[in-house]
Amino acid sequence: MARIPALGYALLGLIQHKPASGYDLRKIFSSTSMKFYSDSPGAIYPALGRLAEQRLVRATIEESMGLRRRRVFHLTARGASELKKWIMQPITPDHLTRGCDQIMLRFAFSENAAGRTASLGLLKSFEVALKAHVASLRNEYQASHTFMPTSARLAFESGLESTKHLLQWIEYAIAVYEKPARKKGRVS
Amino acid sequence: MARIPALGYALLGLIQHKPASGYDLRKIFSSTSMKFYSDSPGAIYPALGRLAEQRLVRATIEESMGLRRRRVFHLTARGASELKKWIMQPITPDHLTRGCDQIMLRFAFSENAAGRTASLGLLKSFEVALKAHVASLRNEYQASHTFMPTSARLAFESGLESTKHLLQWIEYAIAVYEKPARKKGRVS
DNA sequence: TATGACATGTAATCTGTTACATGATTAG
DNA sequence: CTAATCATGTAACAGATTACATGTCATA
Repeated sequence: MARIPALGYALLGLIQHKPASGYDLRKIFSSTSMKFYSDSPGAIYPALGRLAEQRLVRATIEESMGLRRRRVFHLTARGASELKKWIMQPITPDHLTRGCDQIMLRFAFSENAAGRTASLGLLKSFEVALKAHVASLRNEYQASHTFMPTSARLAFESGLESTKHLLQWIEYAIAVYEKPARKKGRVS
Repeated sequence: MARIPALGYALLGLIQHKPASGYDLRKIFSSTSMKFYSDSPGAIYPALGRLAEQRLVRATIEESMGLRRRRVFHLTARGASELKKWIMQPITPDHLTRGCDQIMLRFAFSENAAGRTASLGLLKSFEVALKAHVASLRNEYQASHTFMPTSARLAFESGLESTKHLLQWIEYAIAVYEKPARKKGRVS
């Protein structure tokens, strides 16, 4: 039903975290580590418009102080449900091919948008998919590493290593979620 | 002078490695770990056309066997020079914000397209830029980690860790390039 | 004779980039 | 008075996605 590009989900996730204006969202993209999304008004305002057309967000106008009007967007029930659907999709090999940034974003939003159980489920699904991916990378490496120039081989090794490290991080993150809630810094 | 999108450089690098047809290039994108580039004909053929218009590649038609004609592209001198220019650009903080994939691709191509010295220079430039980036990530983490939901915090930690691991890989890669050439498997 | 691999392309559509335009308020 | 920050938008353009169209050859 709803087709939403990557930027749309990033916006939905941020708006779910806290209602925000286009300007607020631009600031987030330009000033935090979410810089891989464009902070240009030509990307954000049309994207918000599309989300509003699809009834995934709704704007409330703030005329409050003398400043120019702000349109503050908040999620609708439909928006929350689409966001949750996106986050909870099981991870297929296909999701891995274009990098893990989207998956990490889904995970980052998961706890607020879908709850701890969903976060844990996402991690487990991620782990399964990544293990298969590492195996296929290893195969490809075995098959081709002797024919590659040094720089290409090193670059490949970097990809393989970083995937293995990511797998370690997943195990750690799963452990965090599987331990019953416990206050930070507490001595057991 | 020449404005070339990311896909264009990927094509240039692959063609430099070995002259190839659009079909060959599609197969590389669909069957190797370079899957983050689209293998769709609607992306590749127009992109090759643009490169040809800019005189960065030239096609030679192969009618050889009874099969449908193949247009095999090879780099022109201009193409080789643009590729080299792209690879040797010093890495700015700006290059880091949208992920390291482009930089890794530049590095992978660097040895063939620009020589070992360029590969080493690229690594050093990458190292400087990444160190600054790690520092700014750490600052952001310090400033915000206590206010984040667990999943967001874990995702942030993953990004920070992976950047630190990348830095370790760079040190290793620099060591490989700084050691005088030596045959693989040789005992010192 | 039908399917699948080889091989190249186009058209409609969507999205993002770049650059411009507007307008209010605050700080120097 | 000027620049910076807050705040929203549009228009032209380039590029990617998706789906379709075409055609050859080998093999089952």
